[in-house]
Amino acid sequence: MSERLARTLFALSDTNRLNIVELLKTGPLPVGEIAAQLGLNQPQTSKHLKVLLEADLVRIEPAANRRIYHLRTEPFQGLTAWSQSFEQQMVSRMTRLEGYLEQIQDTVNLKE
Amino acid sequence: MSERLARTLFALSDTNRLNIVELLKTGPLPVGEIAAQLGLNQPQTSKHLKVLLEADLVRIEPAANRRIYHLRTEPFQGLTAWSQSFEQQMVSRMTRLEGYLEQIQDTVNLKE
DNA sequence: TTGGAATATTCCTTTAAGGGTATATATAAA
DNA sequence: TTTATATATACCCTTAAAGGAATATTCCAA
Repeated sequence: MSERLARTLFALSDTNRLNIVELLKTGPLPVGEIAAQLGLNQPQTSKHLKVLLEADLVRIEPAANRRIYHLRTEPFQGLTAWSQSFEQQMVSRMTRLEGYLEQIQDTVNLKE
Repeated sequence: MSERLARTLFALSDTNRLNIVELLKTGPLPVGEIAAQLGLNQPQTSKHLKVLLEADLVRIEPAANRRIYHLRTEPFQGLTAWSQSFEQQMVSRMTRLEGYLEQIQDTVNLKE
């Protein structure tokens, strides 16, 4: 059910991967560049990228010797939609509560 | 830097906690209710709620014997903003790329 | 003040994540 | 075909997360 979303969120829940994602936001980069700019060593960088890849957060564009990692937009759209659904849902609950309170208030006024 | 966000994302990256959050979206609930509705046993429910609490995703409203857990809205607003910043940033990169391609195209046309 | 219900915490065990180092793989260039 | 560069994978180690069961804590009611 929420399996897929959990995977996406997990992929983003590590500081290093979060930094990678922020870096890729500025544009696609090969592994070596990512490692260099973030001060990570290459194997961990590859491993983190694999996690991001399996969560569909990035895609690979092979270029000769290197593999250019691109950020994908879809997961973020999905994340935005999900996150927004909370704000909306909760606001609407709030609205209903307000309506209820007004009702109470009217009742009180009648009794006065 | 991204420490706080990572914590938020981590708290949400577990299926059970995700289910708890989805459940609380429909309204505040005490621990026992959450456990019952999701088929979790009480100790794990409390533990998961603690993780959510430490990530500021929920707040507690004590009521007699029980502790009612409420979803907080702020973290979701922050998450939405963060997630949206990716879509925007990436769209604008796309736009710049399109501009560049048009430029190239013009040059090609001139040469023909 | 004792008992009971709701919740939190502790202890234990198993599993998975993350880092480091070394090695395998692939691609381009000599 | 060898060599070099870029990247992925394997192996090892340490730590932390998650579940289960038992216990402690808190608060209300009798």
